[in-house]
Amino acid sequence: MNAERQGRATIKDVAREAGVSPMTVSNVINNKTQFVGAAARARVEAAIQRLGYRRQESARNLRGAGPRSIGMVIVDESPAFLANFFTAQLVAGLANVLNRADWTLTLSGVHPQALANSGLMRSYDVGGLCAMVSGPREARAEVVDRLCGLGQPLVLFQERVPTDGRDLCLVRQDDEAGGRRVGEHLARLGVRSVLAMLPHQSWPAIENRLAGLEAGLGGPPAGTIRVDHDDFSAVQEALGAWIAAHGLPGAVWGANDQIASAALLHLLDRGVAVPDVVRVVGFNDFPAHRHARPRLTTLASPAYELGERAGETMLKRLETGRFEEQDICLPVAFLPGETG
Amino acid sequence: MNAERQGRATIKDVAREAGVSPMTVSNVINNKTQFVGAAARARVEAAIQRLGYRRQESARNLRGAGPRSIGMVIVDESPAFLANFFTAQLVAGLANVLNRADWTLTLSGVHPQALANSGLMRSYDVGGLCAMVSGPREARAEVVDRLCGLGQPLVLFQERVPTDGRDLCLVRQDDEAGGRRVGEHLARLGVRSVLAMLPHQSWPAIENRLAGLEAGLGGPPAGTIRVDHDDFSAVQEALGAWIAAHGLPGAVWGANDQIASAALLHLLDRGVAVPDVVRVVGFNDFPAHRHARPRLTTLASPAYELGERAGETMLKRLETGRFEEQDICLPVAFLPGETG
DNA sequence: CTGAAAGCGCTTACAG
DNA sequence: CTGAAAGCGCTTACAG
Repeated sequence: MNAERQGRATIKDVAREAGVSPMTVSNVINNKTQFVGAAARARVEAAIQRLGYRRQESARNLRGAGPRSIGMVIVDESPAFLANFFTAQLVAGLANVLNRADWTLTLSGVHPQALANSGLMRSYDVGGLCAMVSGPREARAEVVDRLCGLGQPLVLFQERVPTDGRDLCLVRQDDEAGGRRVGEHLARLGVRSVLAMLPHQSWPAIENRLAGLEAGLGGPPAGTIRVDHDDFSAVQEALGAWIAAHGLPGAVWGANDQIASAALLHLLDRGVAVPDVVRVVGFNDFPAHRHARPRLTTLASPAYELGERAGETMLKRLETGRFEEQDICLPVAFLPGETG
Repeated sequence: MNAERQGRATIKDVAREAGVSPMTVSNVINNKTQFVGAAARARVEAAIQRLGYRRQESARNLRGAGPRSIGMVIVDESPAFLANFFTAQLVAGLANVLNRADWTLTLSGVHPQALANSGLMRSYDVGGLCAMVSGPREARAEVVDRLCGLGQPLVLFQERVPTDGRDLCLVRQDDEAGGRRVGEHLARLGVRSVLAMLPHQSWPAIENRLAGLEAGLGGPPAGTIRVDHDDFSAVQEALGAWIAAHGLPGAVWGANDQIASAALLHLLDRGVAVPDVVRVVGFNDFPAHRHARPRLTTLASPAYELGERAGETMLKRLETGRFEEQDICLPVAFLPGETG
């Protein structure tokens, strides 16, 4: 028994202090006003103040309706699992919705290979789980199966997997429509050859953006290269190599703004006129890139809203016993800039 | 009783399945190998697998040593409380250290005015609390007092408050030394007039950076202006106005890289030679800014490490009953770029 | 409107 | 090495 718990007031202490039974205290803190007289209520509230009482959630959860916390697990190779602005916004939106409803968010980042032995697999401390999984398709599928196997309500961000008969909801942005928007935009401007630059890591969102681009262009892009999007100069070298082999494209599309920014600066460094000679378009607006000049033409991601929607749908699922919708898809907005 | 709990296997189910007593199951999952024979252990582990058993943390916490979760509360005006890269890195570092030790992170962002009525104040579900508080000095002091009043171990990020006799530990980076480094650097280069651009929101870290700058310069800067660091063009207008009134400074120092980047682009837009005519230096390296050209001269923040240190010191505190150190201060590194 | 009893799923403390 | 009993702090279900 450590010092903290020693000193902590319980419902019994409050009851004694207020001269009522523990049940009355419970009724007060649960706002069951119909069961408590005004006088008793006032005395209980005063006693709570005096003793600095805070309800112990563990005890409440044990007898009550289970843990009032939602887990958010980010499965990522990198320990800096919030370095991505998209993820950070999404987590904030989720946390805020939960907190507003008096729920809690349990956040963890886990390496794909560490998931099997993580605490999440061995212990049960949340009422539902949200997950954002990166990595190649097969690894992701394994992670998803493992999470489904937990037998808890699951919200998957930016994924497209079968939901039939599973206690599962997908929450994602419409990456395909966004890609199509880019393709149509470039096609309308008469751009003939488009170079698509994608991150090496295969992500469903990226594949969807590319599929949309092809649909919008009315055919595959002139070139598709994969780059390490975290390595600024690697992106530039890859672009340089492609241009050396194929000449300047009519447009470069970066599957995210990190790539597009790197490509843009590379073109400017070579003295290429943007957008007159080569257009540059990105994806997933990032405030830091918004400040660069010239302003990147890109698409705005509803990342924060994705988190909010996930929280709302999860809380409703916990209330009603099933997900009403199983595929929630939010639009992305075209953000015209000076580069495309 | 909802569907989830209905189906959930308990220690009793596992015991029955394995043909042992619940205590033996408890001993197995707690790795008390000295109390369990190899055969019993194997049968228990098999039963756990078969039933998909996961320990219920609420029950463990209730009888055991209390909740194995640490709260991280970010007190911020903005709902997008992880939009700041510094904060996001810090949270990731904290979460990883805790998870590695089989602890959990409970994350919340709360508006300063909403703290008093937040769930955190009414219920007890973490063993200790970490907090990052923004806002003006008086508001912050009130928040800190409130958090201290909870009677739980507290780690405060980027704060400098008295720790005497309080169950409190400060974890921060050496902003003053960083500021001094900038000042000395500019003084050594013979820069006469320095314009310091600070965010409107008063933050102890910012004040410390400014104090350090003055120490390094050997006197106050030629000018000090406050700007809304989230508003890119407001930063530029403020700089333009200052220059209109006072002429070009020898250097602009931005108290963070957001400000410095905006200032840099403003100067380049006016055709001012950087660093030949005006030098520009930032603070708190941000990967997105690292990609801009010319590369900003700035200081690298150990944000991720701050989170790690906080986690380590908190876990030790929970073990030993007191904080060994109460002021942990990590160095910032000078990152020479092309602008200063 | 108020309260005494039972129980949630574990762990602690102790007996064999 | 294994197990039966008691208890953590609440809430549920019921009696008055």
